[in-house]
Amino acid sequence: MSFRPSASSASGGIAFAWRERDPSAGLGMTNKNMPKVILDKELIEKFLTRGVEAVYPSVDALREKLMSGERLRVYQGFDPTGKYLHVGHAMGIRALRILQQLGHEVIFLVGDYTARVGDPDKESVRKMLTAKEIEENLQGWKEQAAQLIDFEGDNPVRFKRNYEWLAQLKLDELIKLMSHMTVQQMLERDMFERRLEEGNPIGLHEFIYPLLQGYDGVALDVDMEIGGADQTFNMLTGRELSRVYSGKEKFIRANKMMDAPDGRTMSKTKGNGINLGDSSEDMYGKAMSYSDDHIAMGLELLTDVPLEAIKEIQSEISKGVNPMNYKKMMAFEIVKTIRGEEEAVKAQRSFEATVQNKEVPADIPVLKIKAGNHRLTDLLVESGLAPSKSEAGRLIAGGGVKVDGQKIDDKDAEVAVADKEILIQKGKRGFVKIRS
RNA sequence: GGGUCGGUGGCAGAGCGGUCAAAUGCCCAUGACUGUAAAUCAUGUGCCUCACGGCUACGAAGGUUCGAAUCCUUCCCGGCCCA
Repeated sequence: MSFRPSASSASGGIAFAWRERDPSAGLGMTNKNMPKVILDKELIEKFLTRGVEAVYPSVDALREKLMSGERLRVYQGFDPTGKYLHVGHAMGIRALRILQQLGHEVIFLVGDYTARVGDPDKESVRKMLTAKEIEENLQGWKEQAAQLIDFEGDNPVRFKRNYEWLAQLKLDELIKLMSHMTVQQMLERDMFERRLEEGNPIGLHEFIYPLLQGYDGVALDVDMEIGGADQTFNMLTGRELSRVYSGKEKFIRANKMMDAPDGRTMSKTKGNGINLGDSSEDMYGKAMSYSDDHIAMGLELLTDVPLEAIKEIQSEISKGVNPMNYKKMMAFEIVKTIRGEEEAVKAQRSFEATVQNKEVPADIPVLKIKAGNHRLTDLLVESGLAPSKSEAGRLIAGGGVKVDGQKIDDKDAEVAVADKEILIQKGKRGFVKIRS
């Protein structure tokens, strides 16, 4: 039995204030020039398998749906809890790209409202973000995503925010929504279980998060949701809601999770990922700092290198071949997927020059400073290489600072600034040029 | 509502009147070794000062004391138990 909200049920039942309208209406499209769905078996198989952790209800069911010729509406949600999208998100976005190519209707959903609530975290209650912080984080997101999907053209991806409907959610609607989930179901979520065991608090609002996310799917009336495997619980909750409210079998594609270079989970909040807003050189460098055992993972999840080739690489490495060149290949391919081949070549060259041959990089920011003698600690702080003078002093004393290639270990050292560039280097990667 | 335990640096977590800018671990930074790897080892890790030293900081505000993260009062927040 499915519950279908409608305006006429206002007397007793609960009607949702917000329903996705016919998308073609707003975009001035008619059904005639609606993009045609393409049945490209190879692409579809790729979508169904590469980087996929799980598909609900099943891979076979989804394959059948994709081969049916029906135009599906698909979305992935991203909460603006950090300034940058990272390559982990890119996995989902690239999956969306495939669907866009296949002619399906794709929605890039920003969870600007859900970000306020905060998706529950393993450790503790997430801090609730303010509208202002969210807006700041959101700057540049569309641009970052546009590297991978097309927000224009014949079959544009639509960029939406869930504030649009969640802010209008009435209390009676919310109560109705909550009635579809039991406390026991919520507690099954292992992060809650863990917090209970450890005696850490669980906020009641955190229970609502999965429902709000699920409601996105109802409001957008989607056929499929894509998300990281960590979103499985939320997505399945949404699947249940879609069934109850719209009688729809929402499909779910849960992506495998890519570790961050530091070996932890990649996270917007921690900022430890390869960000889509990074320079190509940075992307390459961060990719190179992955440990060797991440090479296969990175190649599979973040690039288009054929799986057979990856297998071969793995066996080469296990035979004792130096993994460095394979890691460089991975780094190259990652940059290429996001920025294109030209940028990848550039990034690789720069890596080889700066890091492997220890040359000074070509592009170094130049800081203008008044001519005269300056303390080195001050210069380090002003150039942003050190956060405070105390820290700058420690860096110098620790032998981490070079001026024009000369190591300086006197923290009281002064540098004469004139209209000639002076190179200051902090550690291996921090460079700045100073002149008057 | 009652009882009880607790709130310490980016995180975890010691300290329970002076020797506390606060043990230890993690994270992070720099150095060594390297493949900018990883692992390991070393050093550092509040801010300001050339320095003596100063300033801010142990949930918040007051108080006791020569002296408080440590004791007292009130308040705020959380866990657990009871109603």
